[in-house]
Amino acid sequence: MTQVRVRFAPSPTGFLHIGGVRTALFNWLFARQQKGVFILRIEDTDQSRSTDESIQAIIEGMRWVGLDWDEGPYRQTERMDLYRSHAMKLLQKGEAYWCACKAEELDARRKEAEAKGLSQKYDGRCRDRGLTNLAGDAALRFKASQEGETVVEDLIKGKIIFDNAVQDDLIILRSNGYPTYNFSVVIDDALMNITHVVRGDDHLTNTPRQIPIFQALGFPVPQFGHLPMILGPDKARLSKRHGATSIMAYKDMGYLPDAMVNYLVRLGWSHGDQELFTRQELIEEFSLKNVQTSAALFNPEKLLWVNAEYIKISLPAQVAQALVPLLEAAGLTEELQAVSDGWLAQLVVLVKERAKTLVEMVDWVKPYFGQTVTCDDEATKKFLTPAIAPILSKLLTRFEAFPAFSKQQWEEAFKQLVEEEGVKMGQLAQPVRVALTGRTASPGLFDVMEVLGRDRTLFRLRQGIERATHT
RNA sequence: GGUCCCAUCGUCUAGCCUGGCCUAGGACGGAGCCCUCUCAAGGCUUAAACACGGGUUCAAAUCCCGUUGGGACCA
Repeated sequence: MTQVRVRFAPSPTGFLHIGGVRTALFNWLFARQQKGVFILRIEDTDQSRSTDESIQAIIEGMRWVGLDWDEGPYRQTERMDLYRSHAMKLLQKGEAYWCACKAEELDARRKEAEAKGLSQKYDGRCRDRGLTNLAGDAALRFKASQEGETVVEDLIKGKIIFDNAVQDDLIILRSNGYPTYNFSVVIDDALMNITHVVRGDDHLTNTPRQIPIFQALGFPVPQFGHLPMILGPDKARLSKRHGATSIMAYKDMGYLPDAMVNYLVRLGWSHGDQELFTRQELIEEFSLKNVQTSAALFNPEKLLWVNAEYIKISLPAQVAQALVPLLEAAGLTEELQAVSDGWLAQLVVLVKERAKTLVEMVDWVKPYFGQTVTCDDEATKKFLTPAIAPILSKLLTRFEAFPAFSKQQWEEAFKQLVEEEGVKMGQLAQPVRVALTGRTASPGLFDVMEVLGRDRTLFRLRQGIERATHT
């Protein structure tokens, strides 16, 4: 059994796209499961659109989602000699020919054919002319067989039959000497010994163009698997106008990389009714056979749910770690110096089932830094009233009597006071909540007190009483 | 225009290959109830789909043909 070798081959023409990540992920999972090799190849032959920043963005994105590669990144621009030499080999074998037709001529002839209702493919004018490229401005075309059919046993879609008679004589080297996409891909896949080409649906019709080139060069033909596309909510191909499509944008929006992977893998793949998978489970259970044949719509709401689940099930210390850069970005660098990792993790536990993203979590967590807290005006007006001030004072006195904080003791004392005063729990809890957190919504009151500690709890309570008296 | 792909709740999907267990299951989102110091989380309940038309068969979401509708590629 030969070792599985797969690749992810993005073009560096922008950031790393969500759809690209999923393609990479499926390849990666397949490789890891088969104990194969996962290769990263940068298809940068289109020099007008390729940039080094994009290559960096791809690498950064891949690292963030934890898709590590075993070989590469290879760059096609460093392999130009290979494409040219193999093109010459085809020429020598009579499998390719120089074509001197100019773009304008081709255009005109195509339009003419269209008007007559004929096929619009290349008319084969130079096919048997035996031209040389002395002027250096001819393009090299592959002589595609016009007989029989090309059969693709697609790993995902099943058997697909293409009639060779409709295949065009593809240009493989442009007149400027650059290889075309379909040609460089074949040469790379062949030379890198790729065993399984797993790529997007959009390449399906490229497959019967590529297979004959493998064959003409005497290379073994890899197996193919075509993944369904990811569409935007309007069923159009996922693009900028659907909002964020860059993988790193999701990092900035507070998504966890494992959540992204889990969401993306379920877009087009399933394993019974299971929704959440560990990486290990994915590697074990992944199968191209269970990949969907139809396109999927990207659904931000489900992604949000998956992320919320990951925030809940991840180790608090890990979530805390991922949260730190966002806290710093929110201007809490100084406050962070004063707290321990353990305390931060404790804080995460308090808010982890309230925040669906790390960005939301930053907001939840803000009130627990610093000595004082800024109070929401409306909350103050509504709950920190003169009427409640006396009861708050009594509560403060009772709390002060305790030399240390104890959740059970303080809660008991609180409830006792509520009973004595004949008020409802909420009537006292809300004012205290506003005093301690500045807001009307927070985790459980006594959890809040615990994370604040005795001194800050008492301090903020006094401040609250102050505010209540002066409203 | 040519070639190819696709079609189960609004969305992701199970089931389809190997027809009967499907009065079509799960999840997100929606609605309602419960829990409750607030907000969440959680629990329970609920609405919601086999694109359409033929055929094959005792029986079709499942097999075959067609139609329609989406999409991709080439140009």
